[in-house]
Amino acid sequence: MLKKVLVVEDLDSIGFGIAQMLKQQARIENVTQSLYCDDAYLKFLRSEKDNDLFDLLITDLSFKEDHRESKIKSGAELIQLLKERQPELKTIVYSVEDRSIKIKQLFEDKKIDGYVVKGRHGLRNLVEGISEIEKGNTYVSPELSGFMSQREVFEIEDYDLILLSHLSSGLTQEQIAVNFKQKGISPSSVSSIEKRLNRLKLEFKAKNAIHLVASAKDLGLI
Amino acid sequence: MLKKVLVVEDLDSIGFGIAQMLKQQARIENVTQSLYCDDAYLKFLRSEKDNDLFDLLITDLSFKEDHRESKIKSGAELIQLLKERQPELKTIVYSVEDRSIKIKQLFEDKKIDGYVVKGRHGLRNLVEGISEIEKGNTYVSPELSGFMSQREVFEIEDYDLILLSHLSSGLTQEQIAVNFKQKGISPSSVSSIEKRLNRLKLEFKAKNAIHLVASAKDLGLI
DNA sequence: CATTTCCTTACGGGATCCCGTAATTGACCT
DNA sequence: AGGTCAATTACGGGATCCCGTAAGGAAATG
Repeated sequence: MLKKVLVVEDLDSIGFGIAQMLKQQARIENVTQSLYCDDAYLKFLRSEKDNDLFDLLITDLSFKEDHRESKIKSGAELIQLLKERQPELKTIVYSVEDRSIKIKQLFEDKKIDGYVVKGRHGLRNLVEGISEIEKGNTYVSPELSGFMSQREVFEIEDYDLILLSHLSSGLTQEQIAVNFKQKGISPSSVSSIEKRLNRLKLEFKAKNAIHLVASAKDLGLI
Repeated sequence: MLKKVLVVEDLDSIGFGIAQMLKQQARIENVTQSLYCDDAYLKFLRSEKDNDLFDLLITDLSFKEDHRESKIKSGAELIQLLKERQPELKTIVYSVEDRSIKIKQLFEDKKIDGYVVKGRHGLRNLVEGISEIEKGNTYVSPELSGFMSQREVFEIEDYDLILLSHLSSGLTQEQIAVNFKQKGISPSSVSSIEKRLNRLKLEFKAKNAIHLVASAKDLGLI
């Protein structure tokens, strides 16, 4: 039975909605909210000290930067840190991210127990997920459960995103190649970069690089 | 006094959070939620029919597409439609969009009454905004109020916007020149187009055309 | 009318992109 | 070793962009 829950989410409207829903629908009274990952970490440390550990972590992945300087920048990092200290902590990620590659990585690398996509029925799915996890199962939102099993159709990898964002900040393909070599990102030759851009242009039906970057921006990829 | 409120937001966690907050903090009992703009429009028509109009509309700007086909794609369109039928309807936009140009346009073109940025204190600001609007004032989130007053430095003409948007949709300078000649837009030679692009690149400190278009998109110009 | 000034257009050369082909590498299997 | 396959890299030619210079034309000025 999950009794004590930590909710980490920068948009207060969402955090508040989750907390209210947990109390009303999942009969969970003990809900702690954090707007920052760093703050969540402190609250976690406090729970260790008080010997009153959390049963469940619900966290977003990305957090807006603001005036406060933050050490922990993403939900993934937070999960990493907390699981190092309390490996059996149940974890649900609640995010708009819906690329199955990303989500698979979280299950594999971070050993999360559930993934719920923020969407029209995110809250309902979240409640479902909690009850599955109480039974000892894992959970993914229904809109994804189909994709999770099938191997990648066409997925945009981090490599593509880095490439696109370098392009969008004005680097030439030559400069990107140099940059990749420095950072040890492979493939790094101009030729391979061109080839990858071609694939992306095909995929997005873009007429040229400008069009490609513009489309990527419209889609919110970069 | 605002008594009857329509909340339009595709993420149920946010919509639910708003509704709960309105009931608890703003003592507004009559809150209607919609996950789709089309659905919101129907509920609005119903309110006309029942002669029980809404006092306040709170809406997001962007909505995820899903299996349901939708006629109204954005919050801006929804506002347009509702205000045509009920011009005095108070309106607050609640979105992650934080580019002041975009927001100014909403105040000018759509005559909205308030703009609240989804953020760490979005809900708190929303409650503040409602109370300001009840007093007959307009409202913008504090993180933006500084930027809203300052005038845009560099004037960008319609010509530039058309040029940039053609570029962003993948036309070559050659094709744009042809297009301009057809439409009777002057200057229309490739040479002049290049020159104008140079000015823009200087202005935006862009290294090349890709960078320029990406920046323009970031600023919300196109 | 002559001159100046500004705007538009024209042209050319070098950089970069675009796209196809071919060579090189490396992993895996027999 | 040899062979196959996929991924990476290399190269070349044509298109497009980039940037400077200069010619042409219209309006403004004296």
